[in-house]
Amino acid sequence: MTIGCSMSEIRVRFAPSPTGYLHVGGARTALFNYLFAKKNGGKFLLRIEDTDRTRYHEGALDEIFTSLRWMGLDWDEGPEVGGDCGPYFQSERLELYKKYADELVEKGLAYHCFCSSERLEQLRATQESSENPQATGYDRHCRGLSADEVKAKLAAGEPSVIRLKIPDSQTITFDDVIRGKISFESDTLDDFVLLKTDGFPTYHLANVIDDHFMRVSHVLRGDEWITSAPKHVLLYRAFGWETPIWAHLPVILSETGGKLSKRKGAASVMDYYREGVLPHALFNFLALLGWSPGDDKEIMTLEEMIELFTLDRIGAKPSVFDSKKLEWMNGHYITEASAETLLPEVKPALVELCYINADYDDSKLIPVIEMMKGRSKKVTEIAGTLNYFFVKPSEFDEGSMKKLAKQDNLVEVLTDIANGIESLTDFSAESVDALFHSYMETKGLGFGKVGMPIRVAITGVGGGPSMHDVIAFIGKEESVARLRAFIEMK
RNA sequence: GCUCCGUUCGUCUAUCGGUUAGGACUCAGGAUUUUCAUUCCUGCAAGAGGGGUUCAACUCCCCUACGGAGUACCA
Repeated sequence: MTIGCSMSEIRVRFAPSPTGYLHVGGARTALFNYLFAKKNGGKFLLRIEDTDRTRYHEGALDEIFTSLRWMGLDWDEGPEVGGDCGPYFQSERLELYKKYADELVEKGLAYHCFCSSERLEQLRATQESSENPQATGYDRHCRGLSADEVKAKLAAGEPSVIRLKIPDSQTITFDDVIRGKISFESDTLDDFVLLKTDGFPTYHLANVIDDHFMRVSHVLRGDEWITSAPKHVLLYRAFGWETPIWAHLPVILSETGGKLSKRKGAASVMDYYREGVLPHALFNFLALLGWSPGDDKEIMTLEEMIELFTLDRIGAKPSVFDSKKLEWMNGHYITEASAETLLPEVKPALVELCYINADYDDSKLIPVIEMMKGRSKKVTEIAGTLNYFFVKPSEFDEGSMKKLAKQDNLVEVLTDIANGIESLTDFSAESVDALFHSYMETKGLGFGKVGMPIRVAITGVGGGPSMHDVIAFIGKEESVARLRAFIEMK
């Protein structure tokens, strides 16, 4: 019985504009929308706001789609998946915007403006620089044009925009789920543009029309939109449409203060991917920026977050992006992840570093990742630190070498162990471990005097998984060879 | 300049008038790991300031200060 979208459904949208990469602020907005939709059995739509042809960036769309999908923020309706309320690119809905802009003109609620951009610039300059600076804004120059004048100019082909007539002396009040009632005086608003000279709509017009026809029930967007909200209220009134429920999300600030931006560290979602951050770690971390489940719970599965998510638990204050905490959380999820899920990220990096060939046996790689994942904060770190499993160390940790220099029986210990390993008939992690223990006992030496030199000689570093496991993986011959080479070097 | 929003440990936050203001990250110390990391324990650390309302205010109201956003034919 219903064609298109049903009325009562919870429907939210994420509406990025294809001007560049998806940054974490946008990702957080998308994430809150996603969580809200899933929690309420609603729909999460993706709409592309490509109404500014001058800022369009080739490749931005792909980056946005990839980023969202990488984080698991799959949309129910939108580009590439379709839906009943399309098209989901605003550039493909131009006729709709024009139709409704014209309608407002006919109703006398909007008007054509023929002012040149030069005049507008000059106007703003005088408003800003005069002795007593006043609020800036359009001076309604063309609002008083008669119907005949407008007709003549239009017929003459003069370029024009359509502006909304802002009513005088009205208090515009709307509800924000997060902040409560917010009011603006209409006199502080100017007659803003609805339709540009090139026939494209401005954000204000397009977003109101689309949210209406896409039956968006809740608008969860960044709080930089608060000051535009009264304009949208006026538009909904002009059209006679019901407004959606608004929730303006607090911004994310950088650690150095100010809005998070590209200049202040890696702000794009894909940068975090490249750095070795797990998608769920970013997801979980971002969810906690501005929202809290209400108790002390921080590490959550997607299902838990969906279950616990409610709008009234979103705070109003801007939060600072704490990369240390993200790192901690990422480390937590890496430790928890299975070696199998980490493999696709780690293996290509190892090939890239020339430690292994692309056809290297995965089943041999799994145990190595297993040994290393617990001590890595980033996925990329795993590949970077397990070089010694595959290649002879080319350099030795300075601090560890200094300690070894103080040990006078160093060569003796290493020689004994090399000989010991070589003579093992049942070479395995267990037998190597047993060898270490019996050697320490007979010589009356602690692990620091035995294990440490071996570790440095074989791996080049002062820390890592149990040495007997490392040696078992590397193999008898290679281990002995590395020990002997190290002795030679001394 | 004007408009709007915000303000609990350094950071993310809990508290919806009555608490020794709790947790997490960071940092410091300790235990475990005969290494490192992990893990565990302990510690450091907060209601911007000033007025009200109330028996009682971090919590409600006002002012100030500070921070942020907007002020485009950008979103």
